Amino acid sequence: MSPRAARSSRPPDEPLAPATSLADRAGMRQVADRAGVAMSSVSRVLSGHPDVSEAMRARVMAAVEELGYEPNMLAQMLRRGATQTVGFVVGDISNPLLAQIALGAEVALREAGYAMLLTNSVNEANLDATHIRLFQQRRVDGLLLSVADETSEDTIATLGRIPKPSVLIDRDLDLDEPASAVLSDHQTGMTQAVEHLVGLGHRRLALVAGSPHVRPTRERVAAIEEAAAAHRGVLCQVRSGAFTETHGAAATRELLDSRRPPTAVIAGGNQILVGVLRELARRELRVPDDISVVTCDDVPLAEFLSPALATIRRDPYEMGTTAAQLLLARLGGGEPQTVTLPATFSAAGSCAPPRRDA
Amino acid sequence: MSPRAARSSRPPDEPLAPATSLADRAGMRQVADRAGVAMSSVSRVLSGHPDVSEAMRARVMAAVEELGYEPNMLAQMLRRGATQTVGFVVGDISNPLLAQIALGAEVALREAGYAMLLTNSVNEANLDATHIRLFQQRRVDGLLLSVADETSEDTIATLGRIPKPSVLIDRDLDLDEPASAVLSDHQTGMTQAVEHLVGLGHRRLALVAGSPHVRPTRERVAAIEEAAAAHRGVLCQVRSGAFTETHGAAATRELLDSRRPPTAVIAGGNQILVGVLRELARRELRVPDDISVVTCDDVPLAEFLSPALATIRRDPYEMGTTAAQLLLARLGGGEPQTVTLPATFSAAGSCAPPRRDA
DNA sequence: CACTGTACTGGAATGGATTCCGGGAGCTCA
DNA sequence: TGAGCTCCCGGAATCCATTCCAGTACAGTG
Repeated sequence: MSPRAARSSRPPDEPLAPATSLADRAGMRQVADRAGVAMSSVSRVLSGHPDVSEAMRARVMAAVEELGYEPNMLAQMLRRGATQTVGFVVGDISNPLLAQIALGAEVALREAGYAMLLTNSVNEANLDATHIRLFQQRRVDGLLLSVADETSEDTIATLGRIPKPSVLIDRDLDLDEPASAVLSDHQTGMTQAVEHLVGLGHRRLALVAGSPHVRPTRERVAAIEEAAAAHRGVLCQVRSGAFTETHGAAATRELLDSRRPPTAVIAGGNQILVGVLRELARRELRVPDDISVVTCDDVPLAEFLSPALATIRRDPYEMGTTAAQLLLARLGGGEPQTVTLPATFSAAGSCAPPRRDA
Repeated sequence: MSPRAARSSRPPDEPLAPATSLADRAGMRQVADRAGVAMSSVSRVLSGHPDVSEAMRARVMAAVEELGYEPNMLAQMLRRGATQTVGFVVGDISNPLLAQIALGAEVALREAGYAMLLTNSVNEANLDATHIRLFQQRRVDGLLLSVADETSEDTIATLGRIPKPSVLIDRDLDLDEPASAVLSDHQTGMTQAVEHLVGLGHRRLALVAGSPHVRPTRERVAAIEEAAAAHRGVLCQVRSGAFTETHGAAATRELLDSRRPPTAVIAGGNQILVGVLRELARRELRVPDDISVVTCDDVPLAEFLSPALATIRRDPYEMGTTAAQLLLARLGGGEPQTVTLPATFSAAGSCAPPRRDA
């Protein structure tokens, strides 16, 4: 410590354990006293303000070191009006797709100094709005939204009342203020799948889709219908419902019991896939001999199923990082943007020509 | 409004849009002014303090309604010293097991009024400590910990310096202050698996385990060795390593190339399983004819693999809710507790008697 | 009537840090 | 030597709600 330190109005007498490991943490006040300067000076040093002499910086840093001072983020948040926190409203983090998105987003946000709050709406539309309000109360700086129902008036109204930037993740809400969005090009992926199936000779396709209140379902439905219509004699049936195993199984049952059952079925989600496969197994139908199967979005072991599962795939981790980047851009003052990421079909053994007698 | 309202020092003149949807939110100060009372009274009404007259309550509530006032949680947090927030340090949320735990924990915490911050250590031990410090700075009320490395000095020291309650999730850290913990009874599950395999005739078992720096691995290794030792002539090889596909594949390769290759292999984690299966597929080994396979922890499609995968299973969602409950108990002033939840083996087609010539 | 409660209520300190503003010190240049 | 500047620094207001403390008014009681 320099001799000048003697100038201090309060000489550094008490040794004070460097890191007072207890709850009685030192505040900026204590630092200022110990260094014999004003709090404003401490603040300036710590925030890298230019109007600070080298001597001052040294004195303050020494005091900070000695006291093991760490700024109270709550006070900073209150004063600055920014929390360096973003909220992620997700339907269900246990869905691998969303978990990957969350991972990508969290990593990118953290590197930029933001923390991520997470809530699961458990696919209940009314919880979406509740959680958005909850985040608002906690004064998050921005939102990442993968809401369960785009049409919920409550959600839309609540969102409209929030002046914070938000990024929609494969969702399409009718908001007054435009929001950023990361979308998937379901159209292309689905079209490729249909072309592949039709190429194999299929004429009766089915899509067991999730809720029509979210963009992926609508896009997939629109895409399969359009793609089917492009071929003479190709029919397609669509069964929308919940993103659940139950719906997957029930819809499959209906389809197979219908007058002209499909020879190929596309599952519109992880849970749905489980339902579809379960129903097929129950009827002892073999894939792909009796029926071809395609699924949307990767599942961990899909490659080891025999036959391997054909998949309309996208990169959820990248969706997450992209969403984070869009949000950071807006937090930095940028304009809302929309980014569309690819979804592509990869063929596999679960697709084969239909049975002759089908 | 009652006639007495005329007493107000500042009559409610300006209509003021009920919900000023902009950023210029009304504070408690405005509410107090409009109601013609002191801020302390507003606070009392809002916090349900008993010393409040009916008239006062009505006046204040009216003003609150008119201004669309919502308390600023940041100010509350600062003043109260509690953030109603808990931090969850997780290795990798994209791991289905952890995602389920997170889901269970988040739902339970939210119902109790807590929000959950999430960070992914991406299985890097040094990030664990960093994230714990990060949460400390954000003044979380408690921590949920599924750290990547229990032996990290940095992690232990950092944790020791934090006076906040924490709950270990299937981890066993050497802390000064005892912490609550939710553990899995790997011992039982693993023993059951070994008994089953031995019963089928297997004499050479292998465990492709994850990092020995986390409890699940250590417990599983200890259990398999003990269970094997209980039978004459039953050998078991263990290959610990990272929780990655790469390690899974590499370890499997080593095992199969060894002098006396195992006739049954147990994969100690989701990623490891993928590596194991990939290596088996590469060698065109058939399950269970050429080799039996067991995995730890459920994976979504495991039931549809053919043959279906035998699994040492536990209920991750319940682990999450239990962890949340333990934390809430501590936040409510209770003592640290340890809860052990079951892990049980379910047999399936992937296990069969070994080949004669093995 | 004086006294003790009781039931509320207002004022001010508090929790920590940020930031605007004013002013002193020292230097330059006329 | 004095005006004008730059460079730094301290003081005080501010962010917003909580809570302790003191005090008022009114009812009840001896």
